[in-house]
Amino acid sequence: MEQYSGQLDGIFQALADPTRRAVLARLGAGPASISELAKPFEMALPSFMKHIRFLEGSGLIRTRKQGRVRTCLIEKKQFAAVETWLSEQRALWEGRTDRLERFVAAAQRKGETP
Amino acid sequence: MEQYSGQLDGIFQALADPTRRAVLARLGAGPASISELAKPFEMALPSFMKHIRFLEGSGLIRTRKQGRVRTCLIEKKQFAAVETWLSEQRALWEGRTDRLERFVAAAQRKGETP
DNA sequence: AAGTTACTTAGCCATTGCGCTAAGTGTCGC
DNA sequence: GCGACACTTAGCGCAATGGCTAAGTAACTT
Repeated sequence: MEQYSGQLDGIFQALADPTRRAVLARLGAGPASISELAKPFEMALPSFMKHIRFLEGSGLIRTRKQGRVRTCLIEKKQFAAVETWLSEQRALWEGRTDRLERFVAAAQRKGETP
Repeated sequence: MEQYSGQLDGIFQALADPTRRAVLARLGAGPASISELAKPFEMALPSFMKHIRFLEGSGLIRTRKQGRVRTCLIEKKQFAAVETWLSEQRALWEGRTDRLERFVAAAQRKGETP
């Protein structure tokens, strides 16, 4: 629960970039190699790779290298963190004051998390 | 539809910070003034204000000043953009079977299958 | 063996993000 | 009116982001 907030930092930041969201959308249709993913973007490969590494770091995708090809695939489980956060938030304004106390307390404690 | 993506940039980036998520959580319980919101954080007020402005810029909150007090309230509608994106994403990988078939077929045609 | 392919590494640069302090503005309470 | 209060503006510093090029490595292909 403590790393939950820190994970959300990375996840939301990963989602904050249109290139990365587009990659996720593409990977929703199935795994793909780096160069295949990069093709639609007018970006130098090293720049594109940074996005891939960022996505991987956030846990939203996994990658595996076989031979000279690195294949990326989406990590659906990680999206659950977003949904959880959303429904917590929704629960708050729908009047669940019991959860509110726990949630706000946890959120304030987060200041100590790296 | 194009500003949808641009909006998501701002929304996700706003959500990428724990201070801002905590503010949203607090505002889920009802409107609050800047100083009331700032109280739990060990942050100088101008620093905190930047978070408020960021949240306001992303559309996740609205603020209104009466007298010397600025009151903030959550803009629930904006959260729908996140949900929409999430369900679009989910739709991609859940309606994936037909796309997957095409993907695999194409990969096999090119002899790229591992 | 040599060339092509598919990344990788290692920089550089401009911009943005997130914190700070110091000083300013406009209200309110006495 | 005068001070306290609630922001607000201005500017500084540092780290991270998002782009680039140039050059390197490892795995096929021929």
